[in-house]
Amino acid sequence: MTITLTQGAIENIRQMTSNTGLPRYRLMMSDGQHVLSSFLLTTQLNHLPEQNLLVQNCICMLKKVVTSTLSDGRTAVTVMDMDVVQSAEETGGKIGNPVPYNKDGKMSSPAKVPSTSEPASSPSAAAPGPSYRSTSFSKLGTRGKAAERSPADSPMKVSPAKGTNSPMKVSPMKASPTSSPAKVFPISALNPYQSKWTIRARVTNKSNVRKWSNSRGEGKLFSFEVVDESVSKEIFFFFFFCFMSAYCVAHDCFCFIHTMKYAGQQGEIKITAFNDEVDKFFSLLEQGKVYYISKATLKAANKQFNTLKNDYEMTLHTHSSIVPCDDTHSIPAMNCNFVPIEELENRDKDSIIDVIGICKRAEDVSRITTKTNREVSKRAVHLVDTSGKEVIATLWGEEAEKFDGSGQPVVAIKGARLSDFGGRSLSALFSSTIMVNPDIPDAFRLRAWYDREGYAVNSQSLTETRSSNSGSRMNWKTLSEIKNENMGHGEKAEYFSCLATVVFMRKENCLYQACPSADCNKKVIDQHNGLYRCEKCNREFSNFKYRFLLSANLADFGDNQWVTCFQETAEVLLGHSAQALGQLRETDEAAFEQVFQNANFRTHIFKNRVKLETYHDESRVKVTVMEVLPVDHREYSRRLLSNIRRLAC
DNA sequence: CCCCCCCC
Repeated sequence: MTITLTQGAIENIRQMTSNTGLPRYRLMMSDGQHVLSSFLLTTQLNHLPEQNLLVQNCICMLKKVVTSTLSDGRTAVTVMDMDVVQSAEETGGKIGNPVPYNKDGKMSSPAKVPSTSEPASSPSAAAPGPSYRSTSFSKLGTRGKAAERSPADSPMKVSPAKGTNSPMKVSPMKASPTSSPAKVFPISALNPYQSKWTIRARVTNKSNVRKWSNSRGEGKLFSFEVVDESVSKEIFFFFFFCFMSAYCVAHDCFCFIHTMKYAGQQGEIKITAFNDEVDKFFSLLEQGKVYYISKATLKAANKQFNTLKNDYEMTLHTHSSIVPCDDTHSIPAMNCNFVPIEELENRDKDSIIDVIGICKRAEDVSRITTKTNREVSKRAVHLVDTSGKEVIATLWGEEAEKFDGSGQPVVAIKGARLSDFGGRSLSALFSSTIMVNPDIPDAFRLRAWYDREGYAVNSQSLTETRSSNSGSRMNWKTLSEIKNENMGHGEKAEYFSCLATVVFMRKENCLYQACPSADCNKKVIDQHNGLYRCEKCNREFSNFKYRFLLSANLADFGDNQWVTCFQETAEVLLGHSAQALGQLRETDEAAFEQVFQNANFRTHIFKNRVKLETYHDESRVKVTVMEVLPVDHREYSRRLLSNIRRLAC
């Protein structure tokens, strides 16, 4: 295998000691033209030199690096991730005759080296030369381009070789006289290994001040979230490698500005202030405003409580700085990714989503007591969107109290939690941001739709409530749960709903001859003289009416259950009236059979009553079908999945 | 350094 270098072959490795007590390895790396000694290996990669994988003259691919400017102005490159792509033996010694890279050694040709004032609209547009265009991130290291150039082509004016026999004696890099102490960084580039940064970001959500008290102490805190126009780390590193790899590693802050302009993606991060910082910053920060923020501590985000798209979160400390910024036009308002209401049917329970809709109806605020005996206000709002679907979202506390639903405003909720209560519903969290009539295109579109036609749409709610479901809430059960939970064994009958398939019907006794009087359905006794006697009415009739009493066996994926269907429910299952089917039985046996064939293996939603009944010392659970409802495939899949998940737990 | 996210 022939390898051309971008970076880099190891020229030299030196062990130092980090303040954690672990050895810290410093590498001198060469791209064949230049050497730079200030590569530091993150301690997580210590196994590489310690297992003699990373040795002098091996060739590496740097996959993740962080540069920082030291107090003396030098630039250090911390290697976070690297692969050794070729051993020292295979390489067989030093490649080329590299000279120390010196930052003061003139970053020449502005046409070749990206300047921070030029926007880069696409990777190729910003690429320093044609030879870079096809370079992809994954191929770098084995197929890099920089080392293919002869020194004469080099865009840099190289300072005369010196000290190449003694690789550690690289001339120190001095701080550029024009460099500011900290440049504006995109949020996506922040990490715990960099401390000299400033972000410029908009506050999208700000909590109240909260007090805590636990075994570790007590105090107060608040947190807020900010958004900026950032790029993903992948894009950042792609640029880093494309432009900077071989020759301008030491050029501080390199391509952040380019990558920002290129990608235009948003970055977000959660920031927490404790105690003194609460006093210092709480009143300064206003939701929606933009600030310069610097000198805060980065730490790994606790994903349990932080749903933002960032691996890190921030804590303010004594030296943290927050300064309002008036130049806000480039900072996005909010990082929302609205999910159409219709789409909520297909999302997982407990997922955190952003939603926008017209508040068709806002219920009154009410006070409830939680399981932990706290009192809290709540208010349900009914949101609809152009999909014609509706969902109920619950607002809590102050948000519930101050909410004004008059005039059917557009309501956007960033970071609501999807619940399966009533099918699908939403609940605002402490971390949710609720916006009424936000100044965004989605809101204008919805307003226009609703005022023109949406108001007349009979929206279908994804949330079943008592009011939307004629007084009986769906108490979903699987058939095995009916047995396992001993449903109906108590004093009172219990009710449940299930999704099940008819697998058998007893056609023999499905019809009975009932009293023909209007409100009496009592079975009559055939006197075999053309007359039928009703014991209840104490009368004989010359006729009777057919009524259903159908025994059916229902099955779902886990169990089956015998149920009884009376008149109306059996008519739905069989698709015929009792009278019609009774006549059919008398006139056309084959057609009668066919009715059962057609009705078998059909899936419905069954709403049932269950009660333990005792006859002659023998008890058995009797399930009576109260209502048969049609089921669409989406509903079917959703119930099936949620049942499977529940059983899997 | 917190971490409450609720109710039917």
